[in-house]
Amino acid sequence: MSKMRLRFAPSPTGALHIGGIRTALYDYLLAKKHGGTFILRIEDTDQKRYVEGAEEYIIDALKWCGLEPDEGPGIGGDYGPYRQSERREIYQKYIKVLLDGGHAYYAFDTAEDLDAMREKVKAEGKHTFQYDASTRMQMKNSLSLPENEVKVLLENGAPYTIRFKMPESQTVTINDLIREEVTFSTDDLDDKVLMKSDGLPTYHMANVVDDHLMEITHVVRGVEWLPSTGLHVLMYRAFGWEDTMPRFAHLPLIMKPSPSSYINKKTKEEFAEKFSGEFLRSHDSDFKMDEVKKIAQMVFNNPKDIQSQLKIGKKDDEKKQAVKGFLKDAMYGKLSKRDGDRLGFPVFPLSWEGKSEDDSFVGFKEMGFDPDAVNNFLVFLGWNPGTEQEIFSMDEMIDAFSLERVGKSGAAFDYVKARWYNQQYLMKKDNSTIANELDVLLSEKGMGAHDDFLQGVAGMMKERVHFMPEILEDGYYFFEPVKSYDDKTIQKRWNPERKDKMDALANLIKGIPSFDAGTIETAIKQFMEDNELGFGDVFPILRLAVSGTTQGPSVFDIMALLGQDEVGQRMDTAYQYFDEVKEKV
RNA sequence: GCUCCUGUCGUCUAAUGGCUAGGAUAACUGACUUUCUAUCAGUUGAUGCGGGUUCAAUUCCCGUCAGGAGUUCCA
Repeated sequence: MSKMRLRFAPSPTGALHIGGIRTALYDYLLAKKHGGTFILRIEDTDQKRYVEGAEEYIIDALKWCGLEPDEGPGIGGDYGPYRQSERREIYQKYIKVLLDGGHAYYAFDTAEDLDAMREKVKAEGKHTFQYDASTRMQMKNSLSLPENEVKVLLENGAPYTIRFKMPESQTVTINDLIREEVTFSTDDLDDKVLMKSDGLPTYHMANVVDDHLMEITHVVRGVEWLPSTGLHVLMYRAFGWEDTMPRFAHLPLIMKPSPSSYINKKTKEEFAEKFSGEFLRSHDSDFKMDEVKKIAQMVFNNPKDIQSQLKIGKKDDEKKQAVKGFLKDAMYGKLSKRDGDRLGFPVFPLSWEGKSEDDSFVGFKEMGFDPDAVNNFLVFLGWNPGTEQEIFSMDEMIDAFSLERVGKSGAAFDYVKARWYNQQYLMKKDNSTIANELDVLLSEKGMGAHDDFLQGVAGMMKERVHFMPEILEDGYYFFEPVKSYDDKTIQKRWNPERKDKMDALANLIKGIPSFDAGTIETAIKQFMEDNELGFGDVFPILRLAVSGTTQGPSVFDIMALLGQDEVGQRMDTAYQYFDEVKEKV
């Protein structure tokens, strides 16, 4: 078999969704595993949806994930150009092949004509209008119109599209690498537009031509393409390319998190509020917050039974139906860019600044995710190695990956698991590596610290957080004075009657000759024994004095790292504050 | 509506015509910790439903239900 060639072919219509990254990852893994080529192709045939900066975003995102293409725009390769908008002439040339072979025809129906036709058919109570063998002769095209009329239309520059002439009563069987045999009847397929009136091809045309010309051996894409694969196969056949047609592999979709994973007794109010607000923003009719919220509350009332609550009942009025329909769309189905905002997790690899706030998103990178962790998380969304190994380096993934082990059913995006992966990668990192990254984050805030100190912080904090930036948030007290103390604990633990003893303890700490964690611990424990103080009397106070919170790493480690002078100062400041708090009551 | 795809713990999934359906995550409990984490140990929890084939079905077949995707001069 010739060298494996796989392409990742996104559309530059905005930020690249995490599902796209997974597809790219699978393409990359497969290519690398078999010594093949990973190609990036930009499918920018829809100028209406083209978004400035999206192509750069795609390239940057792939780069961040470590999925760098071997061929692509700006990279080069022998099969360029890799931007479909730059391949116009190629498609023009190949559409002629189909036209000449009688596999395609000119259609002069305007978009308005088609809309009207759809309306009409719908009004007649039939389902959807389909442009196919049963209807094409009633439409305005080169099959239904007399030859001379077609000629005149073309000469006069009448706008036209070119449609595929779907054959009648054939079955098309595709052999999907993931789904095995899938069969379609051409009677269910329609005459798809191949060339638009602007002279640019639709996805189907560009895709088949480019995959053939670029000698793509394997097409890995989402299942949303499965229904049109029948058409694609017929096109390869019409072109006479069937013997070099790529193998297809249709990936399961990444789905929204299951509502049961985030709606519970505690959160149902919050989500009722949130979803209602969103509903109102997208429906500028006469809905009132109260009534919308009431419906949402009713639906969320039994978190285990949301799905059946969302079914439209016969008694439901129009408003109720609208709200239920909205909720269903918002809570079920494939993962969408909106879900990130709704549920508080990233859906894009990198942050994206769109024209509006609605079109701006925080990325995995900016949330503090490690790209290796993201890849590891993503590879498991739809694939598994069949072993019990959970953590995979890129090389291990390349080695272990195979399409045979890709599942068929959609996988729900699980943010909790994504966090777990990130923590695993964080804990695995060297303290010195983390220190370097912390240093960067600190300097962004105009702060800094010595490497040894940062390594110490890294060692103490890395297993207590899920993301690198959290080290600086949760452990801010390593870098600046305590900002706030946990007053509740002060109330409970600060006993003014024991003031002398606590002063003595502070003095003891200030006077410890060798200020390392072990010595500090021994000294304090000795002091507690001598003064008949329990753990509960001393440790919470020390923690509070040093860090303001009762949570965190060993208090002795914190002290040793901060140093004797700093700890002494913090104790003085804290004691003073503790007294004030106590007096207030 | 029509076409296609898919149904295993809450979630991601493994496995098999036959031992107690395995792992991970989450939840809960315990141990270790002054605390939070991490770690270790443990607990709870699944084959959508109905029928058929079979000595035996989660696995094969049929039906049904549910979910998803497609049905654009979008990709």
